[in-house]
Amino acid sequence: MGITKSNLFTEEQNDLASLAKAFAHPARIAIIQYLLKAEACINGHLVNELGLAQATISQHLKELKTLGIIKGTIEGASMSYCINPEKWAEMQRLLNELFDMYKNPSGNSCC
Amino acid sequence: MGITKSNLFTEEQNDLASLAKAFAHPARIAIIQYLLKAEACINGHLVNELGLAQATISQHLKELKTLGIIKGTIEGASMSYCINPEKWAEMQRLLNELFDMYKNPSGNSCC
DNA sequence: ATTATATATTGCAATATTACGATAAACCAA
DNA sequence: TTGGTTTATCGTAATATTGCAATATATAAT
Repeated sequence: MGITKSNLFTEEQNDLASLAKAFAHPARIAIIQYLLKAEACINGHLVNELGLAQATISQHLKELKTLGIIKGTIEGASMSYCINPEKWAEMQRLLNELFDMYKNPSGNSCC
Repeated sequence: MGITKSNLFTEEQNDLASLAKAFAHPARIAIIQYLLKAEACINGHLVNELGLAQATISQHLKELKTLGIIKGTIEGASMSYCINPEKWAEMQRLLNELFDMYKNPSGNSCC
């Protein structure tokens, strides 16, 4: 089918899965890393940086923006994108919450 | 096209994207959360837990296993799956490395 | 006004993912 | 051996994602 049965899962599980999709493509990882490093962050730089077409990068930026991970403001004719600190912190919290659920199996290792 | 241009990105970026795909579906999140909580961890329990067909769950388990996030051993007629501690720690490290790249923009907030 | 530059959107083709029924394989019990 | 249980795999259908050319839109410069 190709359609995810979201109704079977909790809102938290669906949300986390959506956010993880931001990281689930190397271009988006690269975009995020660039924005994390950059002082200024103008869209056009990304087209030169990555080897993808302008339309493709614009599409990835839109996805990240829709998820709330980045935000952009108009800077004359170009766009200025940057990380959204609040969402960034939320993602870190949600993921570390998951990571911290793991307790090392002291006696009862099942495999 | 639908094909990711992996050659444009670093190995680290491609690896991180692959690992993030493990989290990019609510069923896999649910499976991971179940294994994190469970003492014993038998495949069949998951079919009762989630509302998906057995074949579908088996497929998600295979993906997680291929990524190295879980490992399974044969337990009689059934399978015993659990989190792979090494990979789990690696994922946490890689993601926190990314999260920690963010420095709050003191003076030069661009948007 | 015209041209150049920068980004977004549209339309489309190709590949990937999700889901499940049917079936196979492997084990256990009687 | 036969039948029941459990998990994996195959085949297939439907939806999602990726990528880009073409085009639209908006600002800046001359």
